[in-house]
This record gives sequence, C-alpha cells and structure tokens, in this order.
Amino acid sequence: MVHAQELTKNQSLVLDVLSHTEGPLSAYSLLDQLRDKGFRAPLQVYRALDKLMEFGLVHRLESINSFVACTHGHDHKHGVIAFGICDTCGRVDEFCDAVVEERLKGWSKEHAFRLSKTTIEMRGTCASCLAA
Amino acid sequence: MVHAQELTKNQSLVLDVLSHTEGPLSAYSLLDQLRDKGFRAPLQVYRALDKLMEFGLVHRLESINSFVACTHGHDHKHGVIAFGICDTCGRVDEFCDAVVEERLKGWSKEHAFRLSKTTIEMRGTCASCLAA
DNA sequence: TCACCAATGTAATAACATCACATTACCCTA
DNA sequence: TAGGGTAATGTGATGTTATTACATTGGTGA
Ligand SMILES: [Zn+2]
Ligand SMILES: [Zn+2]
Ligand SMILES: [Zn+2]
Ligand SMILES: [Zn+2]
Repeated sequence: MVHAQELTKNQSLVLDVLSHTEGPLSAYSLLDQLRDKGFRAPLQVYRALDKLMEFGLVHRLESINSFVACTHGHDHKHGVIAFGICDTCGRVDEFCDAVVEERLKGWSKEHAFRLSKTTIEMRGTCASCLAA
Repeated sequence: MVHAQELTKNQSLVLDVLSHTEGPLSAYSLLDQLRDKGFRAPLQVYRALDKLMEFGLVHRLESINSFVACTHGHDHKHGVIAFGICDTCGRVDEFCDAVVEERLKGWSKEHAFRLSKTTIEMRGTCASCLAA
C-alpha cells in the first residue's frame, strides 16, 4: 500500500479534490477544479487517476463515468467492492459482501474464467432523497 | 414482453446485427454496420438500443460502453444479471445468481435504498483464451 | 557525466452520447 | 375522411469522455 507522502504532486492534487468532495466527480470536473493549480489537459487527470486507482485510493464508477475517493482506510485491503449510487443526490456508498464475492468467484471457478476485475454498481434513490 | 413482430424497422435492424454477432458491439460499430441499411446518425442507433433494452432484448455493458443481445429466451424475466466478459476474445456470458441478488437487495433494504438498476460485470479471461 | 526511467506538459484526435428541431407514419375518432 | 395525437424517424450540431503522440523535465544510479 502507498502512503500519502509517496504520491506525486498531480496525484496528491487529484486525490485532495476527490477527498473533499461529497460524491463522485468526472475527470473533466476534476480538470476544471484543478486549472488554478496548473492543470491544463485531461491526460494530467487521467494519469493521476490511473495511479490512484492502482493504489486503491480511488474507485471508478463505470455506470456514470466518474470517480470517488475510497471511503475505507488507506490500509484496507479491497476485495470485491459494491457501490450504491443515488441518482438524485449523487451520494455513493461503498461496501463489501463476502457472500456476493464468494458466489461470483464460484462462477468464475466453475467456468475456468480468470477474473481480473469486478464491477458491482446499484443505481437508485437513497434514504434521504426518498424521505424528501 | 414484446415480440419480434412488434419491433420497428430500426429496432429490428439493430437487434439483427447484435444477434448475429459474437460478442458485444459499440453503438458506433452498429452504426457502421447499418450504413448500407440507411442509418446515418448515432441517434438512430441509440434510440433503437434504448427501446431494445427497455424490452429486455439487449443489455448494455457499462464497463466497455457496448451492447449485447440477451442470450436468454425472449420471454425470460430478468432479475439481476451478471456478465463475464473476456478481455481477450470479447466473449460475454450472461447469468443470474439468486444468492447475489438476495444479498444486494438485502443491502438495499437495510439502507432504505430504492434500487432501480444493478450492474454486475466481471472482466477477465475466458477458458478458451486461457487454454490458447 | 551519462543512461535510464518515472512523471509531466501540450496539442490533437478518437470515441461515446445527447440536444434541438423538422418530418413522417400510424392510429383513433369526431 | 379530415383532423388531432402519439410514436418513430431523419439530420446536423454539439457536448462529454478518453486516448495517442511526442516533447520535456527531474531524479537515480552506474
Ligand atoms: Zn475502497
Ligand atoms: Zn440521494
Ligand atoms: Zn438477458
Ligand atoms: Zn476469451
């Protein structure tokens, strides 16, 4: 696992914005927020995001082409992660379920499928938004 | 459920290409393959895909921005669907797992999250490609 | 000093998706 | 059978997301 001190300048800047934002951001939103820090091109953001995802500090939400800071501790070892994404307010909840993981790995084993990455995303409306 | 006879011309054309293709296609690949059928613009493809997905005849693969024809029978009632996607050959396997579905719905209930759509995609390498 | 490698900067382009508006086809019914 | 309503279609422009290509910088170790 990588610690904050080991991050490069651009990686730190991107992680900082994500960490201080409630909800996911697109790469281009990140770029806009980092223009006054000297960011000029999408690739600067994408490169930082790639590394941060490799380190497990950031996750990509495939169904909305956006990114969130990991809500687990930095030393948390990720298994299969699932996300609950509120389409109304953008709130994202990250969680792990050992049973789900076991079932999906079971399918992979049965089918001799070498699993490299699993995406689980639930879209819907969160409790707060339902109440409102 | 909708039967093939009820599909419009554009919907039939799109489904036809998808059904006769091994593996997923992007919207623009579909467009290219349908140019000689009179297709001229992306929206023609996206509109047809939207309806076909509504009918449950086509699924979107979020992690690769592509679409596949459903491999279940037309009258199959979809629960939560999971996909195994081979990054080497493009093969896609669609399956349902009642336990996974129950666990994810359980999380939603616990968190008072109104679930509208669930995405489960496993990326990796299929048995054939591993053997080769 | 030099070779090497990781990180960065920049412009251009590719890939994916939607908006806005006009037109056509079809069904229902007055 | 004319008129109104709705679904489907055609078309161009635009918006959004992601990658390619190439140049430059900065440190690390022989
Ligand atoms: Zn995490
Ligand atoms: Zn919400
Ligand atoms: Zn299906
Ligand atoms: Zn394969």
